[in-house]
Amino acid sequence: MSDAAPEPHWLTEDEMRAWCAWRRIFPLVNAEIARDLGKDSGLSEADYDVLSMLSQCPGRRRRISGLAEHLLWSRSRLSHQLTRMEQRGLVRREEVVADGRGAEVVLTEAGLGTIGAAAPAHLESVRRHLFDLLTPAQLEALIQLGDTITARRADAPPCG
Amino acid sequence: MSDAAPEPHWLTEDEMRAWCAWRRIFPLVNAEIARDLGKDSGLSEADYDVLSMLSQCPGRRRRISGLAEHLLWSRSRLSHQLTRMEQRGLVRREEVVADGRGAEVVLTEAGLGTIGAAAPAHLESVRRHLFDLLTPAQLEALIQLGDTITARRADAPPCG
DNA sequence: ACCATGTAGATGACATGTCATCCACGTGAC
DNA sequence: GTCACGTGGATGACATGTCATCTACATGGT
Repeated sequence: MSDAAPEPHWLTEDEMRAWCAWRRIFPLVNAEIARDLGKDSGLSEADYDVLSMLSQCPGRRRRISGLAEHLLWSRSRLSHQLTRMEQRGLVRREEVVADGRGAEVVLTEAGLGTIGAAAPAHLESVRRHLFDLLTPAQLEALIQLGDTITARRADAPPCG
Repeated sequence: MSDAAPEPHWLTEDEMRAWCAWRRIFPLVNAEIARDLGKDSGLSEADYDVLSMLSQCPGRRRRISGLAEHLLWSRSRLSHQLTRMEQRGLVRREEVVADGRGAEVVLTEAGLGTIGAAAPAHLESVRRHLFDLLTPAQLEALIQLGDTITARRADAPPCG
């Protein structure tokens, strides 16, 4: 048969390089930061995200599904994660009176202490593996990339 | 005690925004692309990466640890991945005569057909979820970010 | 030849994420 | 009231990744 398949719309040279950058740099940098975090504080990035979010919430508590949305996680993922963190005493679940279905997560004292102790080294690690490498223009470019890509999503939650 | 802990070196406003962008956009875009890929072709991104690499190798075969390095994967991860892919008939392992320890992966005919069938839709998906959103300047910025961040790594393998 | 050490790869236990499903409760039409 | 349906959350089965470990072979010093 005369292979009528249309030639796929290949990537340009630049797009190919950008694609490779995209696929490489995030896992690379994140793996380094995650390794530091685990070594310094015994926390995973997921742990840190949850603790960090909660520590900034009024009352250091939040509705579970609100937290999931904010983190862009599935409810299932968060539920599993909270179960593990609860077993380590970092957070606690509490029922909510207003809505018999709902529940909140609360940061425990231990959890608060943990995130407080972990933050400085983590910040330093983020600087060392990412921001120290970037020029101000590149920092700005990264922000713009973020804005552009999240712009489609009407409900993109704020930073946190 | 008089809390002599030095105030951690917090992120600036811009750095915070850049950090949020960093943490959000990659998982976000990749999840979309991965979902498309799975739906269109029944492949995971890991599957696609391996098939894509192999299809570009001379003889469509490669030493396993060379492939792992190139993908920036651990040998263990690749070994598990190849086991699964071998069970699906996408690749085949072969012993290597020159080195009794080593082994090669070979892309099977089925694997070649699979990657060929998957590529067009995948390319289209990558365009739709990423490149169509970016201006030429942003594309360039992404390339530069990649160069900057991988520059430290002397042995950063080429694109692929 | 012999032994210590290094490299290639496989493997098993375990951590984490996904999906489908389940249960309990809320909400609105009737 | 009650019945259908939506929502919040938990859970179990399963896919994938990590680390530690194991085997087999290679290599270099003696």
